[in-house]
Amino acid sequence: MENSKTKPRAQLDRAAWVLAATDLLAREGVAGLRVELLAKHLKVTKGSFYWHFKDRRDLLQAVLDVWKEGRIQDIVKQTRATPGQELQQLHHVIDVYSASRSRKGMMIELAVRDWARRDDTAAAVVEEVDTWRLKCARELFLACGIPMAEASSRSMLLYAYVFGVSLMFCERYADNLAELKNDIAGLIARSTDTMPG
Amino acid sequence: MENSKTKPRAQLDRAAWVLAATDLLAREGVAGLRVELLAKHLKVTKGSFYWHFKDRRDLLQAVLDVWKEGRIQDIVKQTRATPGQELQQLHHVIDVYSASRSRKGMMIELAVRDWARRDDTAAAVVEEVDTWRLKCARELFLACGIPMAEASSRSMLLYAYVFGVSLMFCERYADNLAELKNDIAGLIARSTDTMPG
DNA sequence: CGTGGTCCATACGCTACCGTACGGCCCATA
DNA sequence: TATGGGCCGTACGGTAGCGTATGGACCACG
Repeated sequence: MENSKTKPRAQLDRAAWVLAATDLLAREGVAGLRVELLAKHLKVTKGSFYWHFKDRRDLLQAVLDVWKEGRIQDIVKQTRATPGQELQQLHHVIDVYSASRSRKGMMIELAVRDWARRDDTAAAVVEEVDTWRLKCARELFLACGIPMAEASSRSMLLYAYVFGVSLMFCERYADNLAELKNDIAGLIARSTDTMPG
Repeated sequence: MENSKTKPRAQLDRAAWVLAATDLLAREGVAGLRVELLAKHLKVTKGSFYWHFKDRRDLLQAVLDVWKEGRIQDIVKQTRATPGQELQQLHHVIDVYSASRSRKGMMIELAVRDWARRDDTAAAVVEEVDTWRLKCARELFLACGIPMAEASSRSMLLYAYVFGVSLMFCERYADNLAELKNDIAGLIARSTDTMPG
């Protein structure tokens, strides 16, 4: 029988380690992403870890690579050109990052960015991801009829906002948080949907 | 002779420790703010540290308190009502936080905010500081004739932007970064200075 | 049945860090 | 000069983490 699904000894591979590591990274940050702690969390010892990875740096690099690919694929998928829907796509991008639509994803995002402040390798990855996202957002703004310079400015504002707002504890500042965030989204994408005056 | 200035044995007090600790916090983050490392940086041993502080938590709390008071005093000073200058004050606030006008201050800010993501005490401090800053910015917008709801939205957008942009590596995205940031500032404070259409 | 390869456990040395105990130096004051 | 307190150095035990060495369990395959 091909019981290759029931209990193939439940062995861990690199992907499983990276997955768990990313989870731990989101909760504890890079400094808290320690080998033995991660192993304990996976119900194994570090003997397993050092079989799959050369050292801790090897794991961190793998986490970084997987994160990078995932983020790039995500943004190109979310902003794939669907003529006439560009404005809704912009609001969708803002909504996806904002709020707790993907709390875990944002925790990872913030952990990686904090990591990147003191690690050049992480910084390069963040820069590459940002480049893709800014490019995709800019094209959406352009499709909405916004001129080039302003499209760049708004794209930067958009991402700076979604990351910055996740650093604040805005759950306690407004009773109607959803409405406030919707207003902000309107400010960022304004004059594409609402005509002033 | 009262040579109380030349070399009063150069003894350290709590304030000196907190100052150096804040500096280390900016460079290494909370996790990197370690007692023995800090002592070595101050050319003393931890024997001195444990004289001035009960333990590491005591130091961290002191760092937090000093930072909180400083930020609150700063924001009230920068936004003190000067009728007719509110718009310029808003741009000034954006400019002060943005860019490398105060790189070290922003490094501290980001370190504290990352710290606050996993520590309730730090989170409470950040929340209190944010409350002051949002309140001050909102009043400036109100003085510019912006209605209440939008003043709140813009204030939130303003601070989310300045923190978020410092998480990005925007030095490499635009050749004319100053102009881009100026455009963004215009987007945030728009219709108070430029009339659409 | 033996053998080699895959995956993991155990044990070890090393370093960094925390907090404490204790002793010593310097200075003021009686 | 003695003495006590403020400030710091030294030494210690304890924990946590990294990376290595080594052995063992398990499976595939000859």
